[in-house]
Amino acid sequence: MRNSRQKNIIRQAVTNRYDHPTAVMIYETARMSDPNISLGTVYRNLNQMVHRGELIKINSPDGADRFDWQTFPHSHFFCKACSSVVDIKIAPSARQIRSIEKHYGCYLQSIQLIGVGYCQKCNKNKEELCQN
Amino acid sequence: MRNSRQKNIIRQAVTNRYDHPTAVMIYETARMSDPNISLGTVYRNLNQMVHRGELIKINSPDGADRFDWQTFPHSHFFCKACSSVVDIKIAPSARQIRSIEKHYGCYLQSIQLIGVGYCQKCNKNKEELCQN
DNA sequence: ATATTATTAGTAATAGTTATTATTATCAAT
DNA sequence: ATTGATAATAATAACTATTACTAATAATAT
Repeated sequence: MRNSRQKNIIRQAVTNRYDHPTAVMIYETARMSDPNISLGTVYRNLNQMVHRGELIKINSPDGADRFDWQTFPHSHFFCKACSSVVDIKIAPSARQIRSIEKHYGCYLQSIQLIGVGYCQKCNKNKEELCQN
Repeated sequence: MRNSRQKNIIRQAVTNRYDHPTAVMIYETARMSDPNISLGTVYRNLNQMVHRGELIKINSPDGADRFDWQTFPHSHFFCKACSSVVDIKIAPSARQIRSIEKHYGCYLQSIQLIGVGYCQKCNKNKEELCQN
């Protein structure tokens, strides 16, 4: 693994934010530091960071994957109205995980809770904001 | 909502199987009854059924969404080696859900546990089957 | 300094899904 | 049974997210 200017820019762009950005969002941010940076480079580095355990990739119900530098076990909530992703500070316990592994004979690499609905803000203004 | 030949074929193709098929898998099955059925029709009807609560759409970590006619609350496990999806018969309790809603001020439409790892079969033959 | 080789930009290609459009099929009311 | 209104369809194009390819560039060990 080599250090490159682009890699550092991407790492900076994804860290220090709590909005669970998509690859494109990180690309937009990175372009402010380097207008010639390539989207492919962003994807490549993000996936490399995921592979190395620096980031978590969150599979979103609406389109693009999200990236999260907070790697400790926690869960996520997706708002159907504003597409925001918020952290939920609960996670299955080690005992629960071991119980599932034992019962199903599988090896559980990761496990997380995924919630879908309306966030605090959108829930409040639900009638005017969306039809469902 | 009208009844169509195609709609019935698609409903048949997705019900009575436990392997959480993708839209394309359902398309292949449906084509055995009607070789002229369109993939768009499959997508349209599956989404309609999801909207009406007949099906659940499961967002898979590897590519295509999966569909599940078992609508009662349960969770899913994805095998990284063979891409199989197996049901995990646990789900967050109503009390847990209400606690999250209260704490975050959100409305939780659905919540599920997503596990990723190696299923019983692949875990056993892990060394010969896959590189990670 | 130079050689090695990971990394990059740019672009093409792929996968999954949705939108469009002209045509066909369903169903309720005659 | 026939009609009329319109939901649903097949076929295809379009779109979005992501990966693959390739020649050029740049980081690191020696």
